[in-house]
Amino acid sequence: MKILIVEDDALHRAYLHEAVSTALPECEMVIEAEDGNAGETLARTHGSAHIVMDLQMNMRNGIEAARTIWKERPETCILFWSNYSDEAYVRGVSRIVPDGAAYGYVLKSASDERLKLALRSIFIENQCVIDREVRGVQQKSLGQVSGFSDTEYEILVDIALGLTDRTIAKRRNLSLRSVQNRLQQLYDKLEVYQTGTIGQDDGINLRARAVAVAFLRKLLNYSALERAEAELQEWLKRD
Amino acid sequence: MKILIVEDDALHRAYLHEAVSTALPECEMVIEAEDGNAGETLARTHGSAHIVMDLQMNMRNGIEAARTIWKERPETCILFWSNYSDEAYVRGVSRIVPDGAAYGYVLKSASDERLKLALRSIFIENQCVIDREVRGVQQKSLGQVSGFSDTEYEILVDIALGLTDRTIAKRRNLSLRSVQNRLQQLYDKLEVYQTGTIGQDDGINLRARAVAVAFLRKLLNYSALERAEAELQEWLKRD
DNA sequence: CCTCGTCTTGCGCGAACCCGCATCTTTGAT
DNA sequence: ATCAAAGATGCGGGTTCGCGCAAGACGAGG
Repeated sequence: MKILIVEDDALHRAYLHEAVSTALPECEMVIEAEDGNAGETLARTHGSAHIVMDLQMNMRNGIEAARTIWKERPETCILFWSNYSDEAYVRGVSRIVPDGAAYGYVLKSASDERLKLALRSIFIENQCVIDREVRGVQQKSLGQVSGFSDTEYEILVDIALGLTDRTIAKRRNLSLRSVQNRLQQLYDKLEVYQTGTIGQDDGINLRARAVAVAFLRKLLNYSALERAEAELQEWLKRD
Repeated sequence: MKILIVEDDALHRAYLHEAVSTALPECEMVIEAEDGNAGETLARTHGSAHIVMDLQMNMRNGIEAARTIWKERPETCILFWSNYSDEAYVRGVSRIVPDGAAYGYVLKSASDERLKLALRSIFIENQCVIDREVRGVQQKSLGQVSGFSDTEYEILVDIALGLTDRTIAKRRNLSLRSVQNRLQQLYDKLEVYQTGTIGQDDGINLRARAVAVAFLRKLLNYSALERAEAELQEWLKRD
C-alpha cells in the first residue's frame, strides 16, 4: 500500500508522515507533494489510490487537485485534512466527490488519536469519516435551516464575481426576472435588508452587502472565489 | 527575558517554542497562548515585551490582538509569523505599528535559520526584520506602481462592506460625487471595466467586480473584512 | 499675480437594480 | 386526474449607479 501526502506546510507534512507510518504499518511507501500540482502528477505516476490532502494551498488548492484526480480515478480514497470547516470548503468538497467514493474530512485541530483512527477507517475499511464539526456544517448547509440550495449558491457566486443580473440570466439560462427573484431569496436568507426607515440615513447596496455577509459567514472564501472565477473565464470564452 | 507565543496551531506553537529556546538561550521563560484573546490577557498579566504572533487565528486575529497590546504598551516588540504575505495583511500590520516600535514579519515558509536570525535581531538588537517577500508587497503597496492610496483603500473597503455611495459619502465626509470619482479611480487601478461593446453581450457590475478582483489580488481578505465590519458597526452606533 | 495640475462638488441622463403585483408552468402529492 | 405549493416570466415604477461635462478650491512654481 502506498500513500500520498499533499500538504504545503513542511511541519504538517512531517507530522502527517509520522502519523501515517505509525497508524498504518501495512503501508510500505509514503510519498510527499508540496502543492496541488505536484500532488496531481505524483498521483498519476504512482497510481496512488490513497491520498491525504490539505485544502488551501498556494499553488493549486486541494479541491482542484482532488477534482482532477477523481476525474481520472474515481475510486481513489482521499482524506481531506484542513484547518477550517468553512461552509465554502465543505460544499466544495461534497460537490466533487464521485458516487460511492470513500473520503474523509478531519480538522487539523483534531487529536492525534482521531487522525490515526480516521486514517485506518478510510484507507483500510474504506469508510467515510467526516469530522463531527464538519458534519454540522454539512447538515446546516443541506437542510433548510439557513441552508442554501445549489441554485441559490450559484447566484451568490455570480454576484460575488461581479456579474450583472442580465449576464447571470444568460449564463444560467433564466429570465431576468427569475434571477431577481432568486436574489430576493438570497437577501432573505442572508438577512440582508435596508435597515432603519426609508430615510436617507443609512443605505445599503444589497447586492454588495450580500457578498460581504456571505464572506463573513464563510459561505464564500478565497478558494471558492478563485474556482468560480476560473469557471467564469471558461464560460466567457465559449459562448 | 520572557517571550510570549501566540499561535493557534499546536504544531507550529511547539516548533516556535523550540526555535525560541535554542535561538535565545537568554530567554528564561516562554509562555504560550492559543488565540488572540488569550494572547492579550497573557501579555497584560505577564507584562510581556517580546511577542511572537501568528496572523489569522480563529478566535481573534493577530492584528487585532497586536493593536490592543500596542495600545497599552507601544514599546512591545512583536514578531509576526504568518503563512501569507497578502497585501491586506501587510497593510493591516503597518497601519497599527506605533512610531518607533520594533516589529518583524517573517513567513512560515522561511528557513529555520532565518527565523532564528529574526528572533535575535528583533528581541536582542531591537531591529525591524521584514521578510524580503513581504517587503516587496509593502513597496508595491506604498509606491505608485499599482499602489492604492489610503483613501482609495477606504473606499474599496466600504463598497466591499456593501455601503451605498451616499452612505460612504456620509461616513467619509465627502460629497456624493467625490465618492463616485474615487470609485472611478479604483475601477481604473483594478482594471475593472465593461468588456466588449455596449451590446448586451457581457455586462459587469463594476462595484461588485472591483471587490471580487480585490479579493483575488489579496488586497482584501477575510480578516480585513472582519475588521472593517467591526469598525462599521461601531460607526453605525454613534451617529 | 497668474497658471497649471489635482481635488471637490453639482447637474443630468441612461442603464442597472430592487421589488410588488399578476399571470403561467412545473412538480409532487393525494 | 386533481389540487396545491413552488418556481418562472412580464409589467411597471421608484432608486441607485456609472459617468461625462463643467465650474469652483487649493497648493506649487514661475
